This record gives sequence, C-alpha cells and structure tokens, in this order.
Amino acid sequence: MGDNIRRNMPLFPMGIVMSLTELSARQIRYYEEHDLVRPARTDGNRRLFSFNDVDRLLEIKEMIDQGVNMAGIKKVLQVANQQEAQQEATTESVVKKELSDEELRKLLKSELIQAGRFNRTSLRQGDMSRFFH
Amino acid sequence: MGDNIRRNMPLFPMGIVMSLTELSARQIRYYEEHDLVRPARTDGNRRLFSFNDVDRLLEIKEMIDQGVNMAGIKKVLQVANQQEAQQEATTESVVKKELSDEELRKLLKSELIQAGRFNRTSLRQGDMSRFFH
DNA sequence: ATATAATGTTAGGTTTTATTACATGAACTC
DNA sequence: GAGTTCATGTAATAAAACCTAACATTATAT
Repeated sequence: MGDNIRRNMPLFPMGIVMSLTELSARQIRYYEEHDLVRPARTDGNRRLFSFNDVDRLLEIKEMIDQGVNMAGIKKVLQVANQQEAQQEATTESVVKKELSDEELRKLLKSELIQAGRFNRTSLRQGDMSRFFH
Repeated sequence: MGDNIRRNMPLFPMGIVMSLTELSARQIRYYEEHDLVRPARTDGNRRLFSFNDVDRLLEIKEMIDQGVNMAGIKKVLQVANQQEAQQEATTESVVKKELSDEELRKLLKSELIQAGRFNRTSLRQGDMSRFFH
C-alpha cells in the first residue's frame, strides 16, 4: 500500500496519453464513458490520467487489437479488479480510508517535496515497468 | 543506460509541474531562461517536462529555499552534471549516439506499447524514487 | 437489410499556456 | 539615500489543447 496511491496520482493530460497509448481522444473518452477508466479532472474540467490509467488504457488497447469488444473488456477488467481487491484484502487486512482526490494530491505533493532532497540514488520502488520497459 | 532515456521522456505540461514543484510558471520559465532546465516542446510550442526536469526543478527549489542564487545554482548543477558525465564515461565507455527528440519519443513510444502486455508484476526498474518516495 | 457498436469528424466554447512588457521588493553598490 | 540588479509578480493578448455534443461512417451482428 502507498505504492498504489503513487500510481494513482493524476499527472497526464489527454495529449500525452494519446501519444503514450496511440489511442485517439475519441477512443479514450469513449472508454471513459463505459467506465473502463476514470481519469481525474482539473479545476477547469480537463482530464488528468494517472500511471494506472495509462496502464489500463494499454491493456484495453491490447484487447481491442485482439478483437475483444467493450463487454468483454469490461468483464476482464472487472475480474482483474476483483483479484486485486481480494489479494489486498488477504495479504493485509487494512481498512481503506476514504480520501478525496484533492486531499490525495495535496498529500502526495508534500511527499514529493519532502522527497526532493538530493537523495538521487536512493532506494528504488514503485513498479513503473509498464512505462519504462 | 536506457534508464536515462526513460527519465528524459517529455511527459508533463506546465500546470502539472507547477503543482508538483510548487513553483510558479514565472519561476520555471525564468529558470529555463537561465538554462537550468531545458524542457522539450510540443508542436504547438508548449513546454513538456521530463522526470529529470521535474527532478531538477525540485533541486533548484531546494537551493532557492536555502538562499542560493541563480549563479550558485548554476555552478552546483554544472558540477553535478560533470560528475554524472564522468561516472558514465568511466563505468561504460559507450559512444553516445545523437538522437533527435522526435526520434527519441518515437522509440520510447514503441517501447511503451510493447511493454503494455499484462506483465503487471514484472521486474521493477527505473529509479522513480524522487517521485514515488 | 437494419440495428448496434466503435470510431471519425466537425463546430463552438473554455481552459491552459506562451510571449512580452511593465511593476515591485529585496539586496547591493556607490 | 539614490540607483542597480536580481528574482518574481502581474497583466494583456494570442495561440494551443481540450471539452461537450451532435452527426457521419464503417464494420458486425442479427
């Protein structure tokens, strides 16, 4: 836990996600309509995607390319989510605290600030493998 | 090597970098004027910052907060760069191939695509510690 | 042959960013 | 103390990126 939070930090605007996933804006918004992704929003209503969101879009694209349709993708992601939830529930029996997105961002912002202290080659964490190989 | 490339992928627009660093747009642009950061640009001339750029801005902010002025920061970063260069030169004697930013993005895009293949819990690489703790 | 699903395209409006110029306060210099 | 310089704020204007909504298109399934 905690790692998940970091992967959920809203960072990327539409344009970047488009080039990262090679999906059209139309597609991405369509998938959002169907609740396959739930990007955050800025105050000005612009979408902001997290690592997890991009991750998920890449999975979706993969399935699309393999001929899976919306319904199928929904099921697959549903199952995947359940598994994740179950795993978390079993490995750690922690009560999930409800945080507003705003609170979350604030929290992480300060974490980031704290982190930026010249510890350049410090311990590595956070599985960014999907993005960086 | 390769890791560096990933950290240099232009990803973040001004707004995100502002909230990530708690610096004003004016400040960030000012630091760019003074060559402390060199964000990439979109076709439409918008700045795009990489992990390394944000990283660097956090260092700059740190120094600013400690009362270091532009000149001082320049020196520090200069030295840091030299050290890095030297380390790379000694540990691996690889000829640095020149790649245009465009080529770089293309390359990484395809890497990303390739990466998005359900290997969720695969090997972790890329030191994102500055951003994720 | 129609209906549905997934995506493209276009239009009009809003938000975000870029550039440039001018303003301000703090720290120095003389 | 008056004048510089440094670092940042603020404002105006233009352009880019993004939003929603509507309609068009293409492929699939019934």
